[in-house]
Amino acid sequence: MKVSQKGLYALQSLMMLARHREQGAIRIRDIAYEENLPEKFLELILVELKNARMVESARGAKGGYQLRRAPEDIRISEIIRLVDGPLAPFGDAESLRALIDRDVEHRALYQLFLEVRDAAAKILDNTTLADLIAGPLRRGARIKRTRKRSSEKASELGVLPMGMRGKASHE
Amino acid sequence: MKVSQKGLYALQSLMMLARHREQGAIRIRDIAYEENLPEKFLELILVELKNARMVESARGAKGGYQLRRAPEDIRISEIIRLVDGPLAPFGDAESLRALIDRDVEHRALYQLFLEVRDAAAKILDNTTLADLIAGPLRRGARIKRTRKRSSEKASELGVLPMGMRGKASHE
DNA sequence: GATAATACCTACTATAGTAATAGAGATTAA
DNA sequence: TTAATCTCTATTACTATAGTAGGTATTATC
Repeated sequence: MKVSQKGLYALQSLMMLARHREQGAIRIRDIAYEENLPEKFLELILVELKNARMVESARGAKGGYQLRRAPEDIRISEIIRLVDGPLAPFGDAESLRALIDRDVEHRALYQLFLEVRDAAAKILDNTTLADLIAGPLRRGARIKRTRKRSSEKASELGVLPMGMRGKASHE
Repeated sequence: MKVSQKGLYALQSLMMLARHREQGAIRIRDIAYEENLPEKFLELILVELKNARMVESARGAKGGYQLRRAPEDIRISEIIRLVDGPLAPFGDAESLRALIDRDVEHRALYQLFLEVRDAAAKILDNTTLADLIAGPLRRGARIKRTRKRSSEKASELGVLPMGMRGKASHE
């Protein structure tokens, strides 16, 4: 796995959106300014994140971007896979498993690659956007909290899709 | 970290040289044939490995390549760093540590990257060429053996630089 | 309904990295 | 001397990376 500059920008933008979650839609320009990112490049990244249904956008005046899910439910592994591809250092988990089965000569090598992938996946699957924007915590504590709370928290916060803002409240 | 095709070829070549260690210098053509690698591309890779003092070459007829160190002493991390750069998913360990100190806003993110790097380094530092060419072992066993024997084994085998083959024996 | 603010879309550029291939030159064992 | 090697320099084709530019569509607000 290699995280590109673009991947870094995606992660930083999403962290920013997570921090400003209560403020509704945030303009591209504000994200770019606060995170110090090239605005036009960021545009392309946000479209990609939108197509992957990780954020949603509002067009026109007062438009902008916001997260579609609670930060507790967005794993860092998901973001990296989306922007920069598989976590494995070579190929992806599936093809590595196939090679381990078929290529007897190099089995040990591919197994090693898979070990590295699994180690990365373990860390990145168990860390969410919420973990990254929280204050500093001991590593053990962070991972434990994610595992415990990641699924259950979203339902507690009354998170609604953007189209329902305002409308749902008076129906 | 990303292992390129070139990195894979390097690893496969070195595993092959490790397997044929007792046979002295091996021709590029034979490595390419046995490992099914593009010969001219392999040439360039071997020069790189030679410049890094990981293998040594003999020119002219009966020439070829061989390892300069015992397979027990060649860590996979070293090979990957050589050919494909740092193990970290973004930047390198040093610059990540610097960012963790300086960039307060993104500290948690860089710390995460460093965790991933450390996990990969732990695996790849503790696996050697010897481990990869040995028969299948349980993972725990492999790592334990490497840790125990990596340094002490080289001195037991009478490993001599290539220039000394034959000569030293009758001096 | 006009206007300004915003996201959206298409195209383009520049640079570097990847994965080779080609061929002539230098060195050495036999 | 010669054949077998490694060595060196160039070149090619393709893809990825990291942006920039500018017009188009949509929407809140007045």
